[in-house]
Amino acid sequence: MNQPDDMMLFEVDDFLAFADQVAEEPEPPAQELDCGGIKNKKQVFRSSSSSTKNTLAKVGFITKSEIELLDDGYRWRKYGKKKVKSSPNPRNYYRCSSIGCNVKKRVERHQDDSSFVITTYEGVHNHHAPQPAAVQHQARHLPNSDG
DNA sequence: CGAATTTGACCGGCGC
DNA sequence: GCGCCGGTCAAATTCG
Repeated sequence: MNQPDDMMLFEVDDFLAFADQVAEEPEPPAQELDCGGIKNKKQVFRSSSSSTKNTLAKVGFITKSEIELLDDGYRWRKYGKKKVKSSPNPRNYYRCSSIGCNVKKRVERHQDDSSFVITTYEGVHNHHAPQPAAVQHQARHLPNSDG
């Protein structure tokens, strides 16, 4: 345990609160977010901050899902895939498709429990969610109101 | 046709 | 200076 001061620790519990916000869908991830077992592992992530010159906010989250592309309300475009040593699984790189928004998202599979997905957000959206997950879900069901 | 996706190649920072 | 690892772009392909 020797994390530098310029590093913040985010507990999975924090994610629960975060998920609660995006849990606008009829099927809240809370059901799949069986963090109960994760917490036992004391899974925590670090976020680079403090550094005034670095305004980039990095936040790591762990999610229990079979899919990596979790619709958190933003449009993401995959721009790269790389296999890292840290994990035998490949890592995916996503970027906010929005204009003027250079937020990046990293997605990686767990090495031991492939049932879990590690999502790391880098930066902060300078615009509101263009397409709320909840709306998208409905838009798929509801026909064109235009007629 | 076009945007998003797919996948390889290229480049930069660190260690030796 | 080179090799390794990680991060990003870019061409071809795919899907709507």
